[in-house]
Amino acid sequence: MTDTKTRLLDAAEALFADHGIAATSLRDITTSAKANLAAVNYHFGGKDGLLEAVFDRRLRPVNRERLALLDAFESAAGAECVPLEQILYANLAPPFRTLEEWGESGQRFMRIVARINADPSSRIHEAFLRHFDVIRTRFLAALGRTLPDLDPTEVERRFHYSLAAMLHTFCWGAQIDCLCAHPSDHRERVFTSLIEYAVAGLQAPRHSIDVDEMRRLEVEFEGAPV
Amino acid sequence: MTDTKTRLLDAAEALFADHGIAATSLRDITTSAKANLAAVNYHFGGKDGLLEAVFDRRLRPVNRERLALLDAFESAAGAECVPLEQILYANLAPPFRTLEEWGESGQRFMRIVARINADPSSRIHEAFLRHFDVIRTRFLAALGRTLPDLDPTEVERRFHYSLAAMLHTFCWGAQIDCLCAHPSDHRERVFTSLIEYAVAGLQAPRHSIDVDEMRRLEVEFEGAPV
DNA sequence: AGCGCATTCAAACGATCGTATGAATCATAC
DNA sequence: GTATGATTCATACGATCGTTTGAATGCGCT
Repeated sequence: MTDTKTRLLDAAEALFADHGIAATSLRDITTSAKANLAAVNYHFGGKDGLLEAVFDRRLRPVNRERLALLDAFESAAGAECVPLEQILYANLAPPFRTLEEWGESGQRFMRIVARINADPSSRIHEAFLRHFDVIRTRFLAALGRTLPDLDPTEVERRFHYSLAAMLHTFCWGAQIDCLCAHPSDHRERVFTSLIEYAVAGLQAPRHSIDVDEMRRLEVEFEGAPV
Repeated sequence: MTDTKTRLLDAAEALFADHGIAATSLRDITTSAKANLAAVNYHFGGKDGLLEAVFDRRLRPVNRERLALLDAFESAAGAECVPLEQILYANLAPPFRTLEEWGESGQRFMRIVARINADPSSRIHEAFLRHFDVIRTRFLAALGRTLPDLDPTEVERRFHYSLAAMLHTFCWGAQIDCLCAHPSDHRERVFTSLIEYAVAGLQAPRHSIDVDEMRRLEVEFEGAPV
């Protein structure tokens, strides 16, 4: 039998991912982990501590690898700026690798990340964001260097769009893919698909669309026969 | 004093958005709405009924407008396919208009939508998805017509990416923008930014990136001096 | 064997939750 | 004015929650 501490972490990870954090009680967790109810408070100081430990365990190596990849690409680029696709690769590859290496457990974990991300009111949310502070600034800086003509506000927006696409995929990928009847290599496909989409989105030309024209079109056809 | 029913809806909307659904008790809601605790069960049959009513009230007109816009653009296009930017405009403009018309309340509501979307385990989630059934199929069909060379699986993925960027913006837009010190017209800018990004992402060329090459580069610089 | 420390255990605590109940209050029509 | 139906009210119920407690247990060390 494995350590009680890791049994608790595993059980919490699975239950948090499947039923949500608020909906999972300590009793659910300790029962699933075949541990005593008080074990959570003994080992982690409470539910919040357990939750923090759950995503500390997996997030720390993922983010370390992200920075290492970015470092590698930057030193490979030398004085040049890092190509967009490499920046996105450095951001996406580590969590995808986690998905493969940890299997079912990794997928569950990524769903927790997406959950916490969408719930800014969680008490854990501050600690959660702190994991991404360095990541954010480093990747924003790299993007800014590669997209010097785009003003930093827009760079940041598009970076967030790309993150959102990734998180959404982690949260919904399973459902989407079961609808589409995928072959076994679907993870590689999705990975490539995400990078292609984000690269194109990040370097989208500005002022390429005319919103006012569509507003005119909209008014023109208002009340047309349904 | 307004109707008790709408007072409850308003209070629930605000509290659900600010503190989360699970973290908001009926007592919080009825206190904020200056109504009796039992009023929720009387008018809505319970907490779930209240939540469903909360997003029914705003989601129904938004989605109706989405379909109306798509209809208008399709009849304007005649036999041609609808331009990508128009499809995205039809999808994005209604919720953005809601954001303006309902003010603070609209922003809160959109945050609830993002929340529910990220929480597939919610009891309400099925009912929530049903709101988007027609939207999804109609917009996927339009996208497929405009992007005939892209296989439907990829169209669906990219559509989801675009939705994710939009939802993420609704959930985090306030925080992101307060970081960037925006002028008053920032909503229009974000709206345009989202469409530009998504249009570019949706028509990204396939096989435009070489993942294997980056893997080689990664291995080459593995363990380089940190 | 016996000590010391880490861990596990059963049981309980106080708080809060969603829901139900039956009486009180209001509005409206006759 | 009073009967009727809709609404509001104070209150209570049973369940579940996170946390705490103090005793019991396991276990390496001298």
